[in-house]
Amino acid sequence: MPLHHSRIETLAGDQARALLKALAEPLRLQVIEALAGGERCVCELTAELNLAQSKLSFHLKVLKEAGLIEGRQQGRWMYYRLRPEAIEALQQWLGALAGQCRRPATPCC
Amino acid sequence: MPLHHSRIETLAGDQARALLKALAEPLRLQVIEALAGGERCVCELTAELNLAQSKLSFHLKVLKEAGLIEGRQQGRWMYYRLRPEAIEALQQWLGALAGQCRRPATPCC
DNA sequence: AAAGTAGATCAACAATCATTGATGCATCAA
DNA sequence: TTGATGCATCAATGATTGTTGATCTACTTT
Repeated sequence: MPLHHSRIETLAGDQARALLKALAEPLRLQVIEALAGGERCVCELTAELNLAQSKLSFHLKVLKEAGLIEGRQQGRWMYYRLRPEAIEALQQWLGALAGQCRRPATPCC
Repeated sequence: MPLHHSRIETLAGDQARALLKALAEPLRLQVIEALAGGERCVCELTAELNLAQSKLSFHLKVLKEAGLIEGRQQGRWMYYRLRPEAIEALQQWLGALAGQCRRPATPCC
């Protein structure tokens, strides 16, 4: 089941990892931060981040496949925006991690 | 300023990226998930995840340097636990991302 | 229809990152 | 003090990932 159709509660480890991996790259993170301010068209992003076109296109694809962004075509231009559901799902998944972790170890071996 | 000393509110993009990158690796994520249940000693982790010792050690180091886990030595053994502050900081940073992103694009070009 | 533009895709290359097996260091037991 | 154990570190190798420049497709303008 692709992330696009999953409910927030059901985010699995593998899906979380895909999101983390997509975010954990400097350029992609810049793109995400740019999109955090609202939808942008590719030509704006290219100019703003001073990127080679194919480079940006590559990273947008990675982000899209991870479910972090989505695009819409308008005439000759592509606009991309964040998918806040994805980010919220990840946030929630992180929350579940931090819950139990203060339990002390049982002495091993 | 290392993450260990920063307050939650001041998590910068670069610090967030370091956390994301450390989490975005299958084995490290398994380790994190194991530690989410509480502190564990290395020998337990090795057995549980069925890993070569040097491999686990390598990934523990990455996680520690990112500030996601911390270890304590007890006699001959090392115990590791999650640092929930790091996870909460990341959670919060994600929250800031999702806030504004629904603003529509101003038509470009 | 022709030429121009935005963006996606591809193949070759470069760089980053994980794995492996060996070695080193500290602690503990005898 | 000697031998054994737990873990960290290192150098060499292998696997993934990002970059670059070229090409392709689709849309738009004239």
